[in-house]
Amino acid sequence: MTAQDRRERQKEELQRDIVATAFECFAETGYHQTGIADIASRLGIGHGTFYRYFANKRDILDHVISDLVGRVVSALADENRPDAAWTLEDYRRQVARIGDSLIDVLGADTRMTRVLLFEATTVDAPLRDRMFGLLDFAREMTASYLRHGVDVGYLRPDLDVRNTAVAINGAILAMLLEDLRHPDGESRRRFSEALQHLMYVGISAP
Amino acid sequence: MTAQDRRERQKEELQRDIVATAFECFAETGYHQTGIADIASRLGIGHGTFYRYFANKRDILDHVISDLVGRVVSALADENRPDAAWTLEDYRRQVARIGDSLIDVLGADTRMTRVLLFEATTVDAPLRDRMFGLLDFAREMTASYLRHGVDVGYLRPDLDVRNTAVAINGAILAMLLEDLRHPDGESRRRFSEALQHLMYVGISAP
Amino acid sequence: MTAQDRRERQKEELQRDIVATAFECFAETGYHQTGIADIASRLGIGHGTFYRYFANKRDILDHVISDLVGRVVSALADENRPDAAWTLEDYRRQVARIGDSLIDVLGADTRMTRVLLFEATTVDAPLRDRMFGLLDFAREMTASYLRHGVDVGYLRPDLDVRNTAVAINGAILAMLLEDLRHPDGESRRRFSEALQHLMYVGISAP
Amino acid sequence: MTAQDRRERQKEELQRDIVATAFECFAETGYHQTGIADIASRLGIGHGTFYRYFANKRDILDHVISDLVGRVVSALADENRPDAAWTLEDYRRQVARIGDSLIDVLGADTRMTRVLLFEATTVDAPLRDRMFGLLDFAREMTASYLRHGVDVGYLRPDLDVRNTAVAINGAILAMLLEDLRHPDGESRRRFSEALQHLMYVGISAP
DNA sequence: CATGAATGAGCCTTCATTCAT
DNA sequence: TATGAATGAAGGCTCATTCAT
Repeated sequence: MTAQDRRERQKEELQRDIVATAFECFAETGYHQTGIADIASRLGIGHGTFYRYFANKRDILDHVISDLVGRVVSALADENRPDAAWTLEDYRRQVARIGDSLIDVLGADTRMTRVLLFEATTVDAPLRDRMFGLLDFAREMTASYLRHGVDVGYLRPDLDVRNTAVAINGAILAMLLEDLRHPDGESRRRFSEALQHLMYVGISAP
Repeated sequence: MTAQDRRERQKEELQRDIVATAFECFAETGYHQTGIADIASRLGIGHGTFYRYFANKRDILDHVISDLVGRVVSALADENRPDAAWTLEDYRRQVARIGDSLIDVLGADTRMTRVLLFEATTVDAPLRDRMFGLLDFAREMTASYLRHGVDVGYLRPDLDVRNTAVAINGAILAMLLEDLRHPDGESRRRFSEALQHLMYVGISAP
Repeated sequence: MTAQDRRERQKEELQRDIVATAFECFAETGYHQTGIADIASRLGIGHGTFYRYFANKRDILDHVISDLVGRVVSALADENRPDAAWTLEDYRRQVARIGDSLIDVLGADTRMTRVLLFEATTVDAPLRDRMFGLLDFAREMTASYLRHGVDVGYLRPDLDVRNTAVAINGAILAMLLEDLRHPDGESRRRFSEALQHLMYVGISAP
Repeated sequence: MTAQDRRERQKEELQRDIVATAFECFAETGYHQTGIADIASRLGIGHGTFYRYFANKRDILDHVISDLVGRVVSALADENRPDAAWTLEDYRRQVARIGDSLIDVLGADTRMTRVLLFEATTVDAPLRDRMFGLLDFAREMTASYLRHGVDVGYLRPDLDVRNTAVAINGAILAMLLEDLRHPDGESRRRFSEALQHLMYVGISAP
């Protein structure tokens, strides 16, 4: 039994390693430019072994994506209390926390953004739809936060919740794209402040 | 002469047709999944003919991208007066006009967004850089508008011009992404309003 | 009629030009590596025009070869009196004259050797056979000279006419191959002397 | 270990088989007319397999040539004692032995001559130079034998060593060319004698 | 179970040849 | 008659996938 367990664990470990290595390859070289042999040789295993763990090249991509999505979701889950804020001040802190979490996860490894945003959208319709579903999900999350704020009263009653959510998420997305090219923690912090100013103060002169 | 001219014109026309068809294929099927034969047969020409007009598969992508970029740029160029606004009211109208132009161009054909944003970023480092350069350019454009507003005085003197530009462009980008999935003119109009509210009023309750 | 004639003459002239240019291309680039378009563009004609003068790529090669063979044969024809020599002295002069003629023709333009020897032997069996037929012919020519010498009495009565002819021709061939790489008139003259020594004196010390 | 070894041996064997089959194809059909698929299918392997053993079509040619050159060189190496002859009689026997070796190797399989002389000279400048280098090498070998004979005194002191070497090698070359068309052991023996007569006696009547 | 040798579908690209102008 | 645009057969090469060891 213990031997069985150990074997089981090793199998899972290798599976995770393959996912991790595939992620690296996809991020650095691109999904289409990466061969199964590239992944296997980087990991030091025979490329036949790959097929004992994943059905085909497309399959590993699904796993990589799921892994990335899981990481992002679990990072956000810690702060995930859509109705926790009862004052604007609470809300600001909450938004800041969420933003920081995102930055911690995606900003720490720009390759995640690249794979999620670019590679995963270029392979086929199902995966593209899945990625777009994530965008929808993010929009709904943000929108639910906003809606709560409107309901409670610390946000404008006439707020177009949906489209404002799109705008806010888009801003964050743009920051991650910036980060892709010029990764810089300080820059991310300043962006966060600028976005908050935009949200709470607007850009007009007083 | 006239015969010569006609010949010349037909050549240019075919070249344009190939670019257009390649664009369609890349948008619908993806660059990597599209074969030269696909483009040629959709256009009803022999695939050898393709190579009379473009050096290789990569070459046509460059032309497609240049074409798209040209269309976007020329659409924006009409409104391109970075220092035309002297009051917040002027600026709002200007921003709205620019937004409408973008929507007219990119929103009219969501395939453009797809190719520019996804396909073009997945092929090559050079092309990816070129696309990111466009993002930089857009950011600088937006930033220069904002900077002008700050200088003139109708925008907040402490505005973080760069990061606010990133945020605004990101919001627009997100709208285009939304549009990719749920193309809807009315929706675009509402988003435009929501973004303007965000920019000039913020989200806080009064 | 005169107009007709002139046209006829122009046609022949262009045909000759094409043969000449094809020869250049084949010699410099090789038959297989040369495209019809290469020949045409070097000559400044449309490559469609080519097919008005020659049936196909293979056809032009035949003409090029025939042209080269003709040049060699006509160069030799001047000296071509297989029974003119009645003394060893006569024979030596005759052989020297023939050798000089060969050198004048083939040595003057090493590209001829290249095309005749290498390109023409690599295309197909018929042409290869034709080239080998030339070798046979050369051997028979040389042999007939030798046989005449034996009959007349100034050459060894036990001379193996055929094989000696092979050997002598081979020596000349080797010289042409040398010349291919290190073209040098002086070198050719010295080789000619060395061969004559070999033929009439042998290599042994007295 | 044994399994590993067997695997290794099979790989090497297949590699040799591919070289051998490629040689056959090149000799029979010509390098340019031979496709990778031809080699593979004649050998009964998939054409993808070919690329597991050789980088590209050009690569296999190099291996074929190297193999042929190796066979010739090793055949000559056995008799390769450039200073072993101290009398004309020794020298004659030595030359005869070397000639026999050459005939054994090249005469046994006329395809070798064809590939070395014709195919290999038509592909590339580098390969052509390599082949010509072999001719130079052969000339130097022959010349060194002759020079030794001159030094020792059994060959004419005024012998033009270099050009005589060229002539002798050319004679041998011509014999191989003859053999290409009319392979015949008896004929080769007679040629050998005729060449020796030419070398030691000359052609003149006494 | 791990391996990597074998496979062939598939794709890009070239170029000889045709034919409408 | 000269032209060059169009064509598609042909061939080199890659790589995801299979399977015997």
